[in-house]
Amino acid sequence: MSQGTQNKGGDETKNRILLAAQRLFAERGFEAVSLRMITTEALANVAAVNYHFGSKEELIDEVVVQHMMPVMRERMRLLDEAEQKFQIGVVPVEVILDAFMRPFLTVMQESGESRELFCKFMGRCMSERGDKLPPKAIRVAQRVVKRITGMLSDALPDVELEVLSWRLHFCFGVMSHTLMHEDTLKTVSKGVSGDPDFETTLQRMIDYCKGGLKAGSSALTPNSGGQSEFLF
Amino acid sequence: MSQGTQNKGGDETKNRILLAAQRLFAERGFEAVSLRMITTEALANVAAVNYHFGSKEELIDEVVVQHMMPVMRERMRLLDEAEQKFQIGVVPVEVILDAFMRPFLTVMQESGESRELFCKFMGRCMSERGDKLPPKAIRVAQRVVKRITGMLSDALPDVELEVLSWRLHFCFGVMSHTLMHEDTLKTVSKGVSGDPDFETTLQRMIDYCKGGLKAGSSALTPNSGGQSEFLF
DNA sequence: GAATGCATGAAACAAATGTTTAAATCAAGT
DNA sequence: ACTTGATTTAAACATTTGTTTCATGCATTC
Repeated sequence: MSQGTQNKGGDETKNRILLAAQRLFAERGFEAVSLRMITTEALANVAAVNYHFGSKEELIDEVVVQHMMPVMRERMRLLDEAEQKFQIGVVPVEVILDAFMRPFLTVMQESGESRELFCKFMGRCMSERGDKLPPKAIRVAQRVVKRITGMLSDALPDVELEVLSWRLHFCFGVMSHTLMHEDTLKTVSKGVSGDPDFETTLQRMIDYCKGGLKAGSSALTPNSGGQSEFLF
Repeated sequence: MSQGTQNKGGDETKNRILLAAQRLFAERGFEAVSLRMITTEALANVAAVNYHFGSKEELIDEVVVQHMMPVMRERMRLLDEAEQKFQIGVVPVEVILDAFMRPFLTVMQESGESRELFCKFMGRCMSERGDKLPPKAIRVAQRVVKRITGMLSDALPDVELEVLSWRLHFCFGVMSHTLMHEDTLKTVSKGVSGDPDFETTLQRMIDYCKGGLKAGSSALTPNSGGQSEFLF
């Protein structure tokens, strides 16, 4: 009774719409894609979107959640793993950052989707949807951010909490920008190895962010710390 | 004859449209703002946009160029200043970064526009318009990026050129994300000083990016270097 | 095999988009 | 005073937007 009892065959159309939507959102952005583009690409009727999802906005929410939740879960899993491994002493910064960033790679590989599309989509989730995420996703994201902030704070006791919050935010910026423009960025590399895989990109981001997080601050009026509103 | 001979009074309407457009673009993004919103806010007729600018796209270009060029010029000026000051020896990383980022602050103050609006607008220029800038702006931006890459390369001879290009790109990400979300970020600071001014934010970005640029890289397959396509 | 109920389809909806037209307005030049 | 030519205006343009309606299809259940 849950669903699919009286179904022509699973959620065939629904899934085709979700897939086409993700493809198009990645390429052109959420606002720029019309329902007609989506349904044409999905070989479905325009009304199908409102039937299955209620509205365009709800469709967007569902696509976003569908791709964001696995990333969040994987982050939590890796953070668990890290804390277990480093029960004695603190978890190193690069391990935390890895747990924060690698899930994009992992989930991408599992989903079997094209790397460029997946990256662009995730980048857009962060840059175009960062504020208006569905409540469910917001709560999960907040838990992750809170946890990462705490662990970073342990790993970097010398960095004030407020400064740390800002720096974590800068890490978001690095990730968001890199995901969005990974395709353009790859043209930077015309060397022997040709196309640096995402593992390389990942490592470069981690190196950079680690350096940024640990950086000495050129003394300025300090404030008491707070919790960032940003969630990715 | 150039323009304004037979003008009701300068480019009054044109300027009102430019101003309203910038305000709205900053708040809601380029795609989401309609010509009607702009002309309503500017107390002008819808046709005035196409009359003065040709099309919406050309209006966007003009607003972007109008705000971007002063930033580029100021960057060049500060880089000149830095090179003069450090004729003996290399220009330190933080000075280069300062020349790269401070112009946003400077131009903002000169323009007298609200900080939040100016930041958001600049952020959107980078995140939503990074690729489709008008050719004129592209050329100028390329010169700036090339120059900064060169100077950073001198200041950081240990960092491979390709890695450096990626890291400079990460700096773009930090800037873009911070500008876009400066208002949300400020809520992080609930300390005594209340609202950290942009000078503080600037210093935090510089510290972070400096740390990132200088970071040691955890050995990975190296490639030969290239030139980033990104311009801001 | 008729009835039930979910899923699809074609068509129409009002509203909003960027752009164009052609008449009106206005300041300056002769 | 009349012409000139740039500017502004209201109205209409054709498209496109998200959404809704209602008839149809089809599988399952009684």
